Amino acid sequence: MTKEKALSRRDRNLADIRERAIPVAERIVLEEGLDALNARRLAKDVGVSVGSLYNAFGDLDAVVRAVIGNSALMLSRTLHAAIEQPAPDRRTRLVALGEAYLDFAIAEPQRWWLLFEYKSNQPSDETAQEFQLGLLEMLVEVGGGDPKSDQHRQTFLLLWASVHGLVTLACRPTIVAINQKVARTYIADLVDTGLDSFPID
Amino acid sequence: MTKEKALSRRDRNLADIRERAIPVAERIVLEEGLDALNARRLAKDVGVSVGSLYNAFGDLDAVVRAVIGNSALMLSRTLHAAIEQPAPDRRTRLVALGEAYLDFAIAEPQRWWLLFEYKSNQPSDETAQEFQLGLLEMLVEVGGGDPKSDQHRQTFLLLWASVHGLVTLACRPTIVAINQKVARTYIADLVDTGLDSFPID
DNA sequence: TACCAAATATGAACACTGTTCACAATAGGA
DNA sequence: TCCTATTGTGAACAGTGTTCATATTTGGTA
Repeated sequence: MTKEKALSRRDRNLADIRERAIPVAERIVLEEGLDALNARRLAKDVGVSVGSLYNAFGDLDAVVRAVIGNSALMLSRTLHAAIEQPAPDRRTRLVALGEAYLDFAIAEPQRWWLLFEYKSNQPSDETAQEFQLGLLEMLVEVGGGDPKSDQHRQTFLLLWASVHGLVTLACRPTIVAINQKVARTYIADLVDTGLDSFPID
Repeated sequence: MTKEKALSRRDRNLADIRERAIPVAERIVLEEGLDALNARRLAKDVGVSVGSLYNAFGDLDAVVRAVIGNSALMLSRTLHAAIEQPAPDRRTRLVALGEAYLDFAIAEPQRWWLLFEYKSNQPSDETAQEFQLGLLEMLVEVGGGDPKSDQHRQTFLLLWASVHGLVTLACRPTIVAINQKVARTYIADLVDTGLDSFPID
């Protein structure tokens, strides 16, 4: 009993620090960029010592992963909302999904960058992997494919990759200014391409 | 005269160090990853002091940019070779270009990563920007578009983005193992999509 | 309430970065 | 042969992430 209580107390306190630290870290990352986030700065802003931070998170990468987790949840909800509307056909739903993808990237460029560009210290980050798998599942489901069929998953993976490439480029104003409306149109074209190469239909 | 000679000597020596350091840095990056490259290690391997390295390059980022420059040249040559063959039609040429893009990424994943994933300290890296603009020019030319037309550039930019997204995903074995043959087929589909939405033709 | 063992908080210290700069070595012309 | 300017050197600086001996606090127990 003693051990259990002690453990529960430990968990509660560690959870408290996590709950307080994650929003602070999120604010720093979104407002000042990932480079502005470091252990001492975060500890000071949260009001704890660096040691406590490490007790709660293990390492700084875990803090970033937590922030990324929030962003993943936001994108996931946005996409689910986009396909919850009365859906005429799967093509329309897929296009809506792709456009929501683009809209999120444009509205939340920092979160987008974190989600897809940040390299975690953990080579196989379970959160990111689950999230990306979730996107694929959603895509296969909306597209009317069989989630168990490797061929279907393969096809939608390629569709997703092409849309993702488009969105990624649209978010980088470095090379050539990309026309947002043209990009939206092209998403529909990519969906058509994906559906055309979709073996079932 | 004195000043000129002094300058030429300086240039020659700095150039010498650069010539020796870049291959060493390249070897480290390709064999052990970018994280294995640091000033002291590189200086030791080259046989100079860290100070001399900084005299020659300014900062470590410049060393990485030099390595990236090599890789950009390699990819550029590969792509030019892919479209130098007798070309029946522009679709075939575009597909060949896309497939060469994919082949390079699969054959040289480290260089591919450096080219498109590395974030330089210089926000607007002229080398990378020129390189990416060069790719776009090549694409527009092969596709029979007008390099001066913003609309044509826009269309081929989107085509490039979708193919790039595909190739990028094909290089990451993290999520779902992607079938290389399917990816090649899909590249042809993406080219068709791009050509369909190509206003001229 | 007073005590104490276990859990937690702390920040100085360590190892490692990129980068600088006072100084030593070295050059090449007078 | 000197002498000045150019170049090479690595100790030192500022900044990382991370650890760990130590101090503090906690909550059950006597």
